[in-house]
Amino acid sequence: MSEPTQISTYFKEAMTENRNLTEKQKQILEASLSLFAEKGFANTTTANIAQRADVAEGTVYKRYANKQELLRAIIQPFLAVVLPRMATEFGAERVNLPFNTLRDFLTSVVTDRMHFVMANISVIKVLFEALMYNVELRNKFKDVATKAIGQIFTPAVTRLKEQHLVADIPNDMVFQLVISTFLGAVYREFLDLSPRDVNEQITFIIDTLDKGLRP
Amino acid sequence: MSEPTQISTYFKEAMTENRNLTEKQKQILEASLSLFAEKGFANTTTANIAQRADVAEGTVYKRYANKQELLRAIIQPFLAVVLPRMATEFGAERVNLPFNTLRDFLTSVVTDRMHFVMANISVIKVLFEALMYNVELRNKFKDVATKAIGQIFTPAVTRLKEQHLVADIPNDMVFQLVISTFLGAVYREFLDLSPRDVNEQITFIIDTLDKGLRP
Amino acid sequence: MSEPTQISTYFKEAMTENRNLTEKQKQILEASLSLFAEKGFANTTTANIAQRADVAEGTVYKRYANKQELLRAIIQPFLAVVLPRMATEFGAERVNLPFNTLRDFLTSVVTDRMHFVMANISVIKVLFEALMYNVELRNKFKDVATKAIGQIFTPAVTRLKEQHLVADIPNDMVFQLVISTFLGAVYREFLDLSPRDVNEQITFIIDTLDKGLRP
Amino acid sequence: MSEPTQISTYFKEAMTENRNLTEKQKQILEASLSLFAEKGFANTTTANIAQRADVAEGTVYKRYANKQELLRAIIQPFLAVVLPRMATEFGAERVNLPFNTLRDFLTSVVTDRMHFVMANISVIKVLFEALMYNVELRNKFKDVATKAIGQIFTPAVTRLKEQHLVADIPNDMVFQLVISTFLGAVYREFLDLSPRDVNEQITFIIDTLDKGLRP
DNA sequence: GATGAATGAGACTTCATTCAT
DNA sequence: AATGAATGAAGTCTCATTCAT
Repeated sequence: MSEPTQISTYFKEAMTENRNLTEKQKQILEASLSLFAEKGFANTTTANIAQRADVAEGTVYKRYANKQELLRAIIQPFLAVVLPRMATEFGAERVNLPFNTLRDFLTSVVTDRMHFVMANISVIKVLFEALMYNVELRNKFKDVATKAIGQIFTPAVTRLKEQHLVADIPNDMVFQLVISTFLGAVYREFLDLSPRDVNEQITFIIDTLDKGLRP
Repeated sequence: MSEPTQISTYFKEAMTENRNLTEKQKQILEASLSLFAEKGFANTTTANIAQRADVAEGTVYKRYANKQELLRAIIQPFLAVVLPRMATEFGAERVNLPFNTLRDFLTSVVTDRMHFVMANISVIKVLFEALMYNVELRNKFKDVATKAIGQIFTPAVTRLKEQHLVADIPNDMVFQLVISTFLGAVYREFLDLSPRDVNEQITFIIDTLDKGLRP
Repeated sequence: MSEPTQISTYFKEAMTENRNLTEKQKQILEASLSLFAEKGFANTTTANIAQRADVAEGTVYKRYANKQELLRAIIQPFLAVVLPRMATEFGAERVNLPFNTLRDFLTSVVTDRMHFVMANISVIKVLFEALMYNVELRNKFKDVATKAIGQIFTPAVTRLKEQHLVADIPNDMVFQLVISTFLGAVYREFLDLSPRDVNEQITFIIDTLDKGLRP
Repeated sequence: MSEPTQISTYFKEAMTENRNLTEKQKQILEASLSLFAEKGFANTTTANIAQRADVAEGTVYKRYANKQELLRAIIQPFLAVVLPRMATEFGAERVNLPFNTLRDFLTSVVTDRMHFVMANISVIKVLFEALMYNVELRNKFKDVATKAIGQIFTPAVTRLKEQHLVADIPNDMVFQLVISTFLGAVYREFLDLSPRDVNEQITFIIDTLDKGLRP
């Protein structure tokens, strides 16, 4: 496994490429992202953002009509660019390879995604809070996630089933069961429970999924 | 399995027994709980609460010094009364029974807790939001959870291991792996993904955990 | 002619009767009215209003959702209550009397309305500014005015025509020509041109209209 | 009578001749004029102006130190150039002719000015709003108007009186009574009341003033 | 205890104006 | 001369909290 994929790296790239954002506008986005992650959206004031971005408060509103819009500007590239792109790269590099065993598959997938999740917990928090009380955004996320799963994960699992490497469990349940293990790790990290090295966690998760999903 | 255990039922009972709350104060707590679940703490105004509780705004402040205190009044019985009591009852009724197979154990545990979780998703949301950006509360929760796990779950798993019904996985990881499956179900429900009957989910989860955790 | 009818008197009465406005809310309406008249709506801040009303700024928003709404709260009773009521009283006392000559009619109408207009110039200003760039309000005003004219003015003029005391000019033009004379007086007052006593103006206006409208 | 005299035509000419305005600056003035007329001064932002003028926001400030100055730049040629010039031309062409009857005089004056007013209602709006809450400007306007009246209108009326074609009414009242009829027409147009063709209005106005002002 | 009008601190937002390019 | 991003003062508005009744 190479170094973990930082969402924020993708994020900054997405910013650089995409829109003609001025330097200050980028500072604003980054300041917002970090503050939302630290304190939550509602507990972050535009004054906080302006200060951390080293910018006048009015500048925040030059491009972003309001605070809500600023959140959208952070979430939207996740959904529209970052997540799909990561899914694609992840698919090519980690999933749609010719695996000979379920364990190989799981080793590739779980290792990569676990490190990804761990490296981006604070960003995931922002996304989560945003989804929590916003139906519109939740639906958007659902769309993107469903699409990514359908294109990357499902084909790989289907192939494994054809090779009789995975039990006859519906694809959506296989996905749910795998995702569950990531959520469990996030939960542990989040609550800051008794420490357990990520690589150890990965080993146990792979072991368990390997046995559990086998035919 | 009887009807799912509603946190809110415990909650109301806890209110009734415990403190000498007036009728109005109960209304306030219930209104707060439902509003926080629907809109989130930050998006709920004290005016909202007063209105739904059918009470004057000032009345809210008669017993609860401030909005934060009101949240605490909702969360605290969860942590101090509801969760421990549920753990105990759950332990007595569902876990610390003489299971002959891992599957029997999982059937008991997963079935019960899955229905519990599904029946209380909105309440879990409030707790989650409260924990999200509040270290103090998070630590409190950690304490309670660790204690409950230590008293109920760990002994049961240890016994299963002694019976060679569970693989040699550290207890904390067993717990994590089981909890993960609940989180996966919550995640599915929360995002309102392709519907899959809870009982079906339970079956697949039990199957997978059974195989996965077996020695 | 008795003392001139003050819109603001009607206004205060309307406030007292109508809604259950608290004392402070009345102060807010009165402060707003006077400030809007003095400085215009756009040049009046909510801080100005709060200060003159001797009230906290938040109090302004307790009943009036926003500044625009506050303007509406001032204008609306004019249109819905004050103007119609004045029209009715005016009609009964000044218009729908058995006039034997056009001059009698004009004397009654012009005298009364001229004093009314002069006594309420500042209030008329607010109404005017409000109508100026607000189509919705303008339509509402049109409705009310049209109705009042139809019920009070038109019957009176029709009767005068039947008595052959007024030339064969369409009713709408008769009204326009009479109203014009008030507007001319307002214009003079407003520009603060060479002073000319109101009663003198009234005399010349009556003379001119009498000759001009005669058959 | 030829096509109605458009203030905006005078306005553009005044701009062209007078100052060495660049093309962009003319665009700014025109954009401001149209926006002020549509939405009012206070409701028009410099961003609005820049956009409609197809110019950068900073450009607006190259020649006009501030927004107020921009309004002044629009009003001032009215007062200093447009109105006097119109008065002069109007005087030469329409008033200071050897009229044989009051009706001839009124026909000339009312017809011309009514069409002028109707053709420029939106521009008149801007002037009016500007005068409404600006004492300084109001005084300036008073000066100009008084002068124009004194030089053009008064001599004509005085001559008519000498010919015994006008009743013995003070000149200021004659002017007021004539102006009133224009204001009445503006009022009707502004409120968008029941439509009545301008030429018909003119006929009734002339008839009434003819009879009303006759000795 | 309960009420709900009143408060005011502080958040969000606007926009005329400046200034480096 | 022109640009347009940036500014920040000032305005609008929200809402947790207080308090007289």
